[in-house]
Amino acid sequence: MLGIPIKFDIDTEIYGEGEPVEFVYKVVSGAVRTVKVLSDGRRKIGGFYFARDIFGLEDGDEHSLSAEAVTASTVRVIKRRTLVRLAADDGELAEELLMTAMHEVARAQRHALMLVMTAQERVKDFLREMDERISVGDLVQLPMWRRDIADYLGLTVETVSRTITELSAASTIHCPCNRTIMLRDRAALQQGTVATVSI
Amino acid sequence: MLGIPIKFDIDTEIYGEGEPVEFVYKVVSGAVRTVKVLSDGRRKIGGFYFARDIFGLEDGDEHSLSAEAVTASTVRVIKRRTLVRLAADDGELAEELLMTAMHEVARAQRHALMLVMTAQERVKDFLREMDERISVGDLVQLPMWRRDIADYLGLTVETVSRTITELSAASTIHCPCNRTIMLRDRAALQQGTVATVSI
DNA sequence: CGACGCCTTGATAAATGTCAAACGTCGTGG
DNA sequence: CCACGACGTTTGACATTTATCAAGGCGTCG
Repeated sequence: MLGIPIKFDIDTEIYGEGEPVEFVYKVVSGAVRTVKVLSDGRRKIGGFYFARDIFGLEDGDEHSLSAEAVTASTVRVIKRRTLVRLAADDGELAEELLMTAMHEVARAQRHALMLVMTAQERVKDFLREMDERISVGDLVQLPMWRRDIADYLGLTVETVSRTITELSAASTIHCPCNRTIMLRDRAALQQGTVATVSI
Repeated sequence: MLGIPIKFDIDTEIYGEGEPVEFVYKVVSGAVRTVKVLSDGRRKIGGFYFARDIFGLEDGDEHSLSAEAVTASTVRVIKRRTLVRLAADDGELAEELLMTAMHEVARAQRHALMLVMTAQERVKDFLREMDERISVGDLVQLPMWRRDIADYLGLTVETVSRTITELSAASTIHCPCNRTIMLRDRAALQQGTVATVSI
């Protein structure tokens, strides 16, 4: 999937909540978050998107969340109408788009599931997700700060911090510095969590 | 979209978590819930589906949640592979499928957003959702019991019950009997909630 | 009509949020 | 190059919300 590459500085808006849905986006490099800010100031992160991830694929006329660059990022942009028109004549592309959308459903549902668990389970699930998506060996280089993690997990930064401290104390992880996490015990990360999907 | 209509009795399983994804489903009549049961017995409802809603549209090889009939229900069933093959040659169908999937993303994200709010906000949001989807005038005939509502909202039945009692006391709603809710003050249902999407 | 299961209500406990302050780190300017 | 300052993080004490445990009332369905 092609499109024009555009660079975004750290913490800049890619599109805003309420803006018309014109484009579909694909991360080339960097990291992107989708954000919703409630009227009373509470902030909720819908998801993180890393290299090769597609975001902004929405059905309504308006974006229901805004998107921001977590770090300096490059993003490919293509008009949604163009993409849909291309897909009308290209069954393979249409299927790929459908798969992308269905994948996003799965992510959102996993996210929703996670939000009803305990603080420690949420943090563990977050670390597992980051392990699956951006780890290099046992090392996870987080692009985002505690506030983003907290708003993604529906917790406060204090609770996230305390939980990470607990996990460090239990030698499940090791944190040489704030945004670097070394996974020491992947088995412990799985503890007390969802029944695995596999039978 | 066609397919074979099948009847399911109340509380029977339509498909199970971990089973291969073979079919896509459309509710003809009744109500369906998707469910995930955690290893420790906690139960989480991913969503409710009513007449004309499509469910079971997943990307993996296995269902990540199971689906059950909330009440006696009739459901149309079509093979996913058949549907995808048809869509490859029919741009309009492909777009419709994509829209369905994107709609589901929006629902799951709204659900996730709701789960970080207070108990009263969650119950209010649930009532608004039911108002949008199955109300007749000011009357909402809930097909599900408190336990389903609680597991959908990530609360206990006790908390749901207490909150409904509060809302009744405040004359926001009126409950002549357990599963019948009359909306008395829609404005109050909107209070203290998400910034509306519209600008 | 009766019994089971659901719903409601109450008392108590546990988890997380809030408020406040100290610590560390990183970037900047002298 | 070093010192300062701002900001993010961690830690602590306390408040608040919701879960848990328990019991009674009531509706619903056989």
